[in-house]
This record gives sequence, structure tokens and C-alpha cells, in this order.
Amino acid sequence: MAELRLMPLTSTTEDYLLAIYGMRAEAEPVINARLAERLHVAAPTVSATLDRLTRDGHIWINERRQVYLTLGGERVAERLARRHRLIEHWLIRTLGMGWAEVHEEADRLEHSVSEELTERISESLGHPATCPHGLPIPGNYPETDVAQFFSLSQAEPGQVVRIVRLSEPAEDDGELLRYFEEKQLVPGHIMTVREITPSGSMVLLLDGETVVVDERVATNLWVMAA
Amino acid sequence: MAELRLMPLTSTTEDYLLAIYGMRAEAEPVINARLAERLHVAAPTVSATLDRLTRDGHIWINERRQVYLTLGGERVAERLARRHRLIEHWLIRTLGMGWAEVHEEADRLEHSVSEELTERISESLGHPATCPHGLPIPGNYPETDVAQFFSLSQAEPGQVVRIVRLSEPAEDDGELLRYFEEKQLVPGHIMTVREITPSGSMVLLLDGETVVVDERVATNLWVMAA
DNA sequence: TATTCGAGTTAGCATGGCCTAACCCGTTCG
DNA sequence: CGAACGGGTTAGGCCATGCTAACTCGAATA
Repeated sequence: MAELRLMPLTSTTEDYLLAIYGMRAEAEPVINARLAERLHVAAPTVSATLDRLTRDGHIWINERRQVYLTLGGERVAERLARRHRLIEHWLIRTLGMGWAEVHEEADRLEHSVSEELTERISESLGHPATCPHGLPIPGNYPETDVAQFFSLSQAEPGQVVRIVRLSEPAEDDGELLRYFEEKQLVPGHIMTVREITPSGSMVLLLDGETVVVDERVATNLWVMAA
Repeated sequence: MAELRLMPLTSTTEDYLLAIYGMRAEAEPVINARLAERLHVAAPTVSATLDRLTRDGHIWINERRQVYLTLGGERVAERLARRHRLIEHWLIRTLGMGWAEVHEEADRLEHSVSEELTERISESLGHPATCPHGLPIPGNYPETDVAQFFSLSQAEPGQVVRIVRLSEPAEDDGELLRYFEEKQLVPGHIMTVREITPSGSMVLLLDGETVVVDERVATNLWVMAA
């Protein structure tokens, strides 16, 4: 049964679709339990909400209980990601908000900004390709070969890499964001991997400075060969 | 029973408080039926919601069933009005949105903009005293003698007046807003009342142009002697 | 005076979102 | 092999928001 897309979506619906979209983009398995963690709700709540999302044609769930967006659901999620990421840029550019703070604000605003306003923002910013944290803005992102991106934790000693973006989940971790900002581990910056310690920490050379990051940090930074 | 102000308010709660605040500012009687109209909900819904607002200490209702904001409720409403009106300005200044369109957008955004963002906006705009439609911005509005404002419909033939703002309800009437904008019946403009027709229409001289407005329009424009 | 009208309430119901407690079901591990 | 573990569902609640239908009540009006 296809249903009429007349009713505006609820904020909760949008949150779920965006979460699923983000997890898919990170190639994380999208299952009930992960969604519960990410959205900070109990497992039965997720079950019930996913039932509604299925009923309304936004998602489908296979026999192995993996969640997929339908074409419609993906369109919604892309629009939301676009909004969210444009808002982040906007807050930084026009109000000088902090790189680490804007995500939270955008999480709320993305539900109330209209389509028209979104486009005006994109225009006024010159249609940026990515959000301030490097995540692609659907609709503005050029056809880049995403395959050339890899996690910093996969880099080899001696390799010179450029930071392209941070991971999806990192966006929701304020502490981590502030750390990245402080150490200037932000998109565009180039660094050399000096060595990798037995514990998985990495010694980096960045702008002449030596920076040591632990495994958790490294897995949340995506880079490309520079 | 005073209750803890720990939970964030719901969007609905905020809508009610702002509506009550606005009606009070216009000296309209604040009763169940008027709220139902203004908020586009059925009467029993209003009753139930007002019960909750009373329970939570935002409002109180007298024996004649008139609704009043408590000090706490008023503080919330003022903050919301401040947000709403600053957002309107912001959308016009930074994105060039239309004078007649921003109210609707702000109606949604006011619920998701943080206190901190609000202050940054106010700062970036130079702390404007009123919204683009002339309504005062709590916290920025100087101690003006509001008593000198009156409705255009009360003006006498021959009187020269300056538009100071439009009425609260006019903000929710897109058609009316577009009319005001088109005719340049916006705050700051000065005009002379030429005559008043038997039907209540007014003939105005504004920027050398003769404009005729009907009663409904005149009651929704507030002016002061110029 | 009898009726109508405006305003409000009561009763009853639905939906979205959340939760806990309890239980089911494989897989893995001691 | 049996228990623990991870993942999921069922059952049973709760609250905020909304609605309609039906009723009350007081004031105005024909």
C-alpha cells in the first residue's frame, strides 16, 4: 500500500531516517539495537517506531532484520542531511558559532527549516560541497570518488594524508569535536603519519607540530592520500 | 504546587503561551474560544491544554474564565516573542527573505533556536528594538510610552501619523502582510489621513500617493502622531 | 417567555512516542 | 552441554495532543 505523502513528517520520523541514512553512509549495520543506542531510546520503542516507518513506506526490513531506506525514505533523508549540513555552515559563517557547537544546534533546526529557506542558505553560502566537518552535502556534492577515502586508523607509517571529513558518529560527540577543533584536525589539513604505537595510537606531524592521537580518534577521521 | 522547570517545554506549550501573550498585548480578551480560533484547534483541546498549563504553573484562570500568564509563563512568552522577532529580522537581513514571508518561517524556528543562538543573532543585528513589522522585541525595546500608539482606524481626518507597527493578528494573515508590503504600509512611513468614508474606509496620502484602505486594514495598523 | 447562541465541559477515542518487565531465540563460550 | 549474551518481541502502561458528539448554562433576542 502506497500512502499519501500529505502529512508532514514528525520530528521523530525525521530523526530515524537521518540516523539510518548516516549509518548506511558509514557502512555500519543498521539494526534495531544500534538505532536504539544512537537515538537514545529503548529497544521496544525502536521496534514500534520502525513498524510505523515501514507502514508509511519510508523503510523496509529484511529477514535478517536489517533496515533499509526505500527510495522515498532516502529522498527524505538526503534532504534532511542537506539541511543539517547547510545550517552548520550558515551558523559558522554568519554568526561565528564554534565548529564544535553547530551540530547540536543544527540537530534541532533541521526539523523546522523550510525547503525554500534551505535553498536560500545554500545560495548565500555559494553552494558548499560539504559541511564544516567534511560530510558531503547532498545536491551540492560533486561526483567525487568516495572510494579514495579511508579511515586514518588504516593509514601506514610514512604516509602523507589529507583530512577529508570526520565520521558520522563523531558529529554527535561534543567532546571529540572540541578535541578535533583544538588540535586542528579538521578537513583540508594535511599531515604525515610518523609511527603507530603498539596500542594503536598514532604519532602525526601536522603543521610542524607533533600530535599523538589514540585509536578512537583515528577511527573517526577520514582521510585521503595527499 | 510549584513544579520543577526541568523538562523542556513542548512546542504546543510554547504556542499557547505566545498566543496568550500576544492577545494580552492587544488587549483582546483571552478566553478558551478565542484561543481555539487562533491556534486552529477544537475547544475541548484548548480546555485540556490549558489544564496542563495551569497544572505546570504557566497560567491561571479566573472565575470568569479569563486566562492570565503567571510570572513564569510571561517570562517564557517574552523569550519566545524575542526569538521570533529577532529571527524575522535575521531572515530578512541575511537571506533577503520577504517581509511578508518571514513570520511563518519564524513560527517554526522559534521553537528550535537556542538561547545562545538568539543572543548571537541579536548581537549580529545590532540589537534591534522591533521586529520588521514593528512589534517590540522584549529585552531590546526601550522604555517607550506605548500609550501614544493607537490604531489607524482611530485617526481623525487631517491627522499626520507615523506607522509604528502592525497588529498581532495581522502577522498571521499572509494575504494582509503581502498587501501591507505592496502598499508600503510598513513601520516608519508617515502618512496623512485625508478622509474617512461612511463605510469606514480611509483615504491616505503616503509618499505623494493616494492610498485607500478599508476598515479591516486600518484596524490592523498601529500609528502615532507624527 | 421560549428559543437561540456563545462558551465551556464531559465522555470517549485515536495516535505518536516513550518506558519497564518478562520472555524467546540463536550463538558463542566455558 | 548448559549458561550467558546479544538481539528482539510481547504485554501493559503513561502522557501529550488532537477529535467528535452530546450536554450544560447563562445571556440575549425574537
